[in-house]
Amino acid sequence: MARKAQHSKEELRAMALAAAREIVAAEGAAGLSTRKVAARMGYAAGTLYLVFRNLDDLVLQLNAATLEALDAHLAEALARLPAGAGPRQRLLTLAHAYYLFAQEHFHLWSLVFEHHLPEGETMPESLAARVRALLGRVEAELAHLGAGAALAARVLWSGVHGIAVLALTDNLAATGPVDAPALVDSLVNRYLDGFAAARRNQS
Amino acid sequence: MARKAQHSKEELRAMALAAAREIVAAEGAAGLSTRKVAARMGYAAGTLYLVFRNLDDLVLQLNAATLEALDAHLAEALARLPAGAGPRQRLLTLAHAYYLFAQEHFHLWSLVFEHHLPEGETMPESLAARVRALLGRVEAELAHLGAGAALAARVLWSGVHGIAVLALTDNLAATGPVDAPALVDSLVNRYLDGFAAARRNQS
DNA sequence: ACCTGAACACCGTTCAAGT
DNA sequence: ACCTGAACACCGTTCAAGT
Repeated sequence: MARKAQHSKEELRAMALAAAREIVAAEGAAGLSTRKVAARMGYAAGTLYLVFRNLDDLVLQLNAATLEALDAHLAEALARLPAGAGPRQRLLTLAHAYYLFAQEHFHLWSLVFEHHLPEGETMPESLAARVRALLGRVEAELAHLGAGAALAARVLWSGVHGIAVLALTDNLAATGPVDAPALVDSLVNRYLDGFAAARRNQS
Repeated sequence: MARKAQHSKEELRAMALAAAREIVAAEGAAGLSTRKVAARMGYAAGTLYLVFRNLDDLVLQLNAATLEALDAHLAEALARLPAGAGPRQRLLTLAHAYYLFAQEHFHLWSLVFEHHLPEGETMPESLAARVRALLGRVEAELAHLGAGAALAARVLWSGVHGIAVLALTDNLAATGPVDAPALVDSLVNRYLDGFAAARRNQS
């Protein structure tokens, strides 16, 4: 027994990530297993360990791919905007696109934030770079705030993320249905208003 | 074999929840198993199924207890405030207390939001009531906003939750360390400023 | 009535052995 | 060199059998 399909390591890696993505999208993180990924590839489970350190490593690489897809989704949303759109409209577009991606790819998106690194371990650079790219996208739209841009970008991104988490896990629907896009609008608009007012008061 | 400790069902339930809480606090959700919970109680794993429908049911009850502890934590923080404290100071206190609880009890708090219900299933009333209580706490401090209170409460709670999620899972530290309490302050203060400004413009 | 322990169908991971 | 399949130490859940 051996030699069956003869794929390169890079091909095996891509096949495994594609299989894992399909499983998570369909069944959620709980449905993911090395045995299922291997079966879907037509290989034995042990083969995965030629390409990944372990299942955690595979998940980390899947998460990097998910963030890459999210970044592309955000870029497309911005590209659809008229050229003259101001920072506020661009930020609202980013925020709504983020929520839409989270809703559309709920299980894959959840896995990014629910996969806890082992105590003390640090995020692999491949993933950290993806996070930086997303944060940079938001920060770029806040350049007019000057020194406050870094802070504001983190607050707004966190805020939209929190709305997505709580709305999509039914933790806001305690008293009737929730209009998540309305929450996103309120957050972005009021926060920007407040930032502008605070800066006016300073000068 | 049988009859060993002779605990009532209610005692078994409490023992199991206490054991599960210790395991999750120490090892995270990934370390939780029916076999470990049972061993810590001095019972066979099968006994758990006399008291819980399954592991999911146990987790749901643990999560309700966690939200109860969170609610008590918030109440204590408010109680330490001087009697004359205004809504803004009370909201800031709630927000910081929320973040502190999330940090202190990271694994238990994570489990509340990372435990996804099976497709289509609805949250048990015991848990839904706890979520309503927390949201009600925030909403009460926003009564001065009138009709906007429900919306503002959801935005602020989501926002603080998002900051906690991203900060505590290292998803904001992409470019250096993050001062989460400063993000919380900025969110609450700027959002409230913005809300006030928007209301001024209406009238 | 209460609880057990074995059984079943799953896991992640390793590694000698086969081609 | 590449890949397998068996092995090991785990899972959640059920249920006949023992006290």
